[in-house]
Amino acid sequence: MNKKIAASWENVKKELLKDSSVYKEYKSLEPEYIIISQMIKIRIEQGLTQKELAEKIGTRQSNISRLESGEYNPSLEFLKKVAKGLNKELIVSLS
Amino acid sequence: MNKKIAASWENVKKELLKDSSVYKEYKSLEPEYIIISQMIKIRIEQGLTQKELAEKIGTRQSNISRLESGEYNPSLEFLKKVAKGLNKELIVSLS
DNA sequence: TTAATTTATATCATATATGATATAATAAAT
DNA sequence: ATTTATTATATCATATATGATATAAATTAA
Repeated sequence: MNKKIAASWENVKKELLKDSSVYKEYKSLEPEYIIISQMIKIRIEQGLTQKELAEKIGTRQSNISRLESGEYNPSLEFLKKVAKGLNKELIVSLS
Repeated sequence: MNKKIAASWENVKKELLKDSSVYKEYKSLEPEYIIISQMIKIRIEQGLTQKELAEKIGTRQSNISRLESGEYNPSLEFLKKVAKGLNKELIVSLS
């Protein structure tokens, strides 16, 4: 993943944690950041820690952190698993 | 990818080629099949061959075929590339 | 029917995603 | 301030995605 984008993504995540209402400002970002924003937001809303989410889908906390870091190119299957752990469905479409 | 699902997917693709109006019947399928349906549909609508699409995004015909086969777990980046080759944007979201 | 085009399948090499462990950094709680 | 909990980062092993080539199968054109 692009280092520069990932760097600015760090700020996005910070804001996300401070105040999740800033979320909508980032709608215009790349799809991977949008989906990750949503996932972080929903995880926090549901009061889940990375560790808890990880256990629900049979992986480890560090792997969730890696996903949420944005410096990553996840597969559809992995995103599906995480979505399921959040009791959501993954939607993928064009334009 | 699951072999059985992939097998029935073969039929979906057949129908898709015969009559793209059947497309909406498959909305209830898994996200990867939905996005692939869309991609095939749009590629055909735009009169592109797999080879042409492949060249637009710097890959090979066989790799496009593999993606369209459904027996595959593509990464977000790869889907983004293909979407771009179809002059579309990839949308990924939850529920 | 034959030739040409398009798509599917098999396979290999390489890059990278994923699972995992360990530990550092940060934040929260007491 | 000191634990305790949470998240981030580094790293390794392994599985798998991706690019590529070759070729078969299927479809279309002539």
